[in-house]
Amino acid sequence: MKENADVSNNPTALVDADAQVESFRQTRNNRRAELVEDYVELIADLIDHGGEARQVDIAQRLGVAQPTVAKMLKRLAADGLIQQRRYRGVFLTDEGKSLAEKSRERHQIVEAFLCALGISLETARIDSEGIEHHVSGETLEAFRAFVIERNGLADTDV
Amino acid sequence: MKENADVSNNPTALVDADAQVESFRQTRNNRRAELVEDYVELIADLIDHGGEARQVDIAQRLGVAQPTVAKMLKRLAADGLIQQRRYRGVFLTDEGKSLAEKSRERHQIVEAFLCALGISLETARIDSEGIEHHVSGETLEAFRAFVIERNGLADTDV
DNA sequence: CCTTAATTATAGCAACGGCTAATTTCTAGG
DNA sequence: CCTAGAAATTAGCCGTTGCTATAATTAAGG
Repeated sequence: MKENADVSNNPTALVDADAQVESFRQTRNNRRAELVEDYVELIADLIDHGGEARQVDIAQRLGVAQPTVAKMLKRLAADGLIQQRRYRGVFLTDEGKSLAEKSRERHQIVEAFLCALGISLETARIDSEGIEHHVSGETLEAFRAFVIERNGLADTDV
Repeated sequence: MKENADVSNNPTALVDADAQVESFRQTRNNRRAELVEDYVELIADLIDHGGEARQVDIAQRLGVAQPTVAKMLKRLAADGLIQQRRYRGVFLTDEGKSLAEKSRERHQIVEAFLCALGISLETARIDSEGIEHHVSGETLEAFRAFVIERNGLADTDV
């Protein structure tokens, strides 16, 4: 209690230190989970639309090199999110499917929300890719409600 | 042109590959800039409110160890954003101040926006910490407009 | 069946962002 | 002045996420 002693009467005082630490910690943790979610979401999309998710496809979609994907897939397999068969495409486990579905839904809500706010589709796509991983449950619900209110739940059935 | 050949008549087709790559690239780039922005923003806050930004203060606020801060400050100094004097606090260069101001404004808009949307202050603080770095100029303007419309620009003069 | 092209696997490198432990330097109190 | 404690520095470690280059494997066509 040193720099926060006179917070109450200082409107421009620093935010509470403990709360700020918690925000930063949370954000750091989110960052670690981001890539995993991007991968499973993408894998789910590829499987749904193409029937298979090969390393080269994933790499091409993400814009990274194939060995980078190979390394990450090992981690996802170790985490029990995907199944790998040597020299074959990858498949999602039940856990992986669950995570992919959750990520996809969240991603769609964020994107629909940005669009409902009047943002161009292109920008909404880019921004939602970055924002989706940092949206809490509370905020996500607010986004969803806003979209439904604006669109009368016609456009997006999220 | 293999998996996108029949996009036009398939409403659930994958998004354009090139566009998706660009989103992921952008997000990766943003991620790299995040920490830098967090640091300069925090340093600016500390200087404005306490007069100095010591490594221990920064470390305590971010919730990381002090040598971690030391390493990052070296990078910021190399990037010309701060000035370091051995065994003294750090100071922002003009460039650093400019970046800090930009980050702070963006952060405030995002937080105010979330609050205007009805989200609790605590959640808004946490989420805005993660979201702020992924908001494009277009989206930021939409956020700002929304806040002004909701609040009649009384609460937050952003 | 055999060769070739595509794909995956592996090895090894670099930058980054964490950490702990130990040292150096500064500052303040006696 | 000198010593103790606080702060900054340095050294060295680890895990993550990129990369390139190369090897191994599969699949497909002649």
